[in-house]
Amino acid sequence: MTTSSGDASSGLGPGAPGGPAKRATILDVAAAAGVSRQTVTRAMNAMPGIRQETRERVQETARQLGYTPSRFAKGLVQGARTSVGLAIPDLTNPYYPAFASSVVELATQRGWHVVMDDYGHGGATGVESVQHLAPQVDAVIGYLGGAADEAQAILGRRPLVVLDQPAGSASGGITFDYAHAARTALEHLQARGCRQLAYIDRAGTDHGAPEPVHDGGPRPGPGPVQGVVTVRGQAFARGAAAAGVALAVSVSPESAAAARQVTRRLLDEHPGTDGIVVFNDLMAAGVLKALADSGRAVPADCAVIGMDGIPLGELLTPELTTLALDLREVGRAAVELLDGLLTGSLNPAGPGTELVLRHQLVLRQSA
Amino acid sequence: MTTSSGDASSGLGPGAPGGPAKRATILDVAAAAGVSRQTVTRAMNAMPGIRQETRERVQETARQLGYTPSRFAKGLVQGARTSVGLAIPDLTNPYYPAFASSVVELATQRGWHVVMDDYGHGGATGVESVQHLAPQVDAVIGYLGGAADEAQAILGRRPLVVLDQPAGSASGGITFDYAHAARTALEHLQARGCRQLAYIDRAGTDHGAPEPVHDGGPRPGPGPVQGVVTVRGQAFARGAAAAGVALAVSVSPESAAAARQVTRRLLDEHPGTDGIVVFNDLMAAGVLKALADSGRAVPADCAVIGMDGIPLGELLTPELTTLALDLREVGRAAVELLDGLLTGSLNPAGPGTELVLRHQLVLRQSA
DNA sequence: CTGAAAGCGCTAACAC
DNA sequence: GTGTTAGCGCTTTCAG
Repeated sequence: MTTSSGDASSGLGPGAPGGPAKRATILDVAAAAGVSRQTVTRAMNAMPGIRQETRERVQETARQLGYTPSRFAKGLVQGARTSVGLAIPDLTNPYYPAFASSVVELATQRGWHVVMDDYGHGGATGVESVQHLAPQVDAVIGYLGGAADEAQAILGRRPLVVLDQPAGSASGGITFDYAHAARTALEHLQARGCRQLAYIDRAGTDHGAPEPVHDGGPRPGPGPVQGVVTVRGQAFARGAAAAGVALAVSVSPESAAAARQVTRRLLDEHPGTDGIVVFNDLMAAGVLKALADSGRAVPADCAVIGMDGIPLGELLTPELTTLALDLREVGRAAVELLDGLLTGSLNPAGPGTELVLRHQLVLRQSA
Repeated sequence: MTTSSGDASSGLGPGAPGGPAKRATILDVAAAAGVSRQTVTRAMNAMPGIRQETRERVQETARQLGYTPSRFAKGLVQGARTSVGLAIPDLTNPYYPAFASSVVELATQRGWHVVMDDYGHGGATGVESVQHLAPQVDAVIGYLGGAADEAQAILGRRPLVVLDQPAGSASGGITFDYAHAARTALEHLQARGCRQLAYIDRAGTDHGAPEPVHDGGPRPGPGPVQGVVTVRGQAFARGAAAAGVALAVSVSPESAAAARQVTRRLLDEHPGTDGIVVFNDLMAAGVLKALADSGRAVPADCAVIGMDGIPLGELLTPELTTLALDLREVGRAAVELLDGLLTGSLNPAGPGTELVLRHQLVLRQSA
């Protein structure tokens, strides 16, 4: 009666334990309840035109059979809800969940589903993440760290909104005005009277494989490194040059513990350092620790400015002065951009699809 | 606030800019390339039995048309990848992303997709989250905060793994041995010589609607409160009673800032408090702040023990002693449980589907 | 190597 | 009220 099945597992009753029973279809329910499949549909979807009694009987039958409508069949015939992929390098870095939270909230408001891929842990890249997401989603928002073109190619006509990297051929992009951020931080530090400034950058190219930097250079460790790779790092290097101030640049893996170590070495080599800007707040937490380790008072002996503006900063001691992004705003910008792309009010890579957001200096205790 | 485009975008042709073109189907590509739809399938999926030249021509045509295979049609015919829903109350609380990160990683390893729902922000409940997720997933893992039965009913035969709550009729569940945690913490504090202990609980029932505890009451704040609502709170109350020690219980909304305030009041009313256990690490951060505000040294004047073991604890000053859960382990447990349920090696609500995990006291500086 | 059939499970139209 | 007829877009047979 049902589909011809040669498999051994198919002859089992629906309640048979020991294996995930082959999913019941709408026809199974219809047969069991002695009605047509259409009636089952009406009963399951609370549609009108069906007697209450029939409805309940069908629902009961469905429950017993463990019937669940196939989301594929349903989607196929109804043109289902849009689902957007969210590619995130590392949920473990508080910056990203703060952003993701905002995206999920706003997407949910629009009735979208969010398929999350935290691709960093397996050592995957942004492109691989998009590849993984692609068959399942109608659009992607992501911190891909380069390769926007390749990602857009995978997605075809489906919108892609990339963050913190050049949009390239992506449908839309959100970047941050690091030149402005650098200027703001550097000026503030100078106004405070800081004279020996340092910047701690993140190792590895932006979100790419976190390969350590140097190309065979003799000095992999701290100290003024030429090979600043991140966009942020470059902005700070340029900003310092423009302002005519020296800036000792160190490079550290993206974690508080690593930043703490790197800062220790930095302080050994440049004991007079009295102002440090850090790649992000998480690493700044490590910097604060290192400063405390060395017996320095913050900000009296050395001021510290982080970047991101995550809630963590307020919990540190001293509380962290930081170049803050309103992460909920960033999420909103990304979702609204995508919304425009999806509804057609915005053209892919057209005007209005590249937003530039600015950091705001939030003064707390550390600088 | 930008998206109020009038509905002027509907009648446009497929190539017309300004509207999301009606999606090209496989037949469009076949027609345009002058082949049959089967050949298109072969070209798109890198299947054998097609000439290289034909393949490239078809792929090019597809690219031009912006053709993307419908994931529904594909899923319908192929029985696509399993996708699991992840219901999370609040990504903003560092506990959850740490857990989510682990789940996403392990799910991805298995080729699963993860649909994330961060349901807390909209003021939704766990059940609503499951309702939202249900049409899109084959299983759910979640911190639902009660109503496991209702959620399981929505899911039908699809597996549901609930965390930190009684499994009820859910397919599987992971709970934590709070009695053990309470005993451990209380013993440690007593061994340190703490005599006036306090516990700060989270306001509201477990993950239910985070109803604020009473606004107009004369004494919303600290003081020994009878109405301990959370499972953790009860465990601590019982543990203290069993050990014959007094425990001042306060209740605070789940944030560092709120905990800071509540702690201030607690210290006003019980100035001799010399040991505090806190509902979670995030709130413990606020407690630490309050203690510093009051000029107390930690742990000399008052010891503090948090709960969760999130990385944040190490960044605080002093570093937080905590009842730690290995969040990656919790994630692994949840995913493996689900895997067993999905493959049929485990029976829903059968033996082995209810795990109890224990906290481990991680001694750092605060106690 | 390529094409023509036959469904996958469901719901939107229409009959009855 | 309920059943019947068509497809949704795709991949699997199976023929040419």
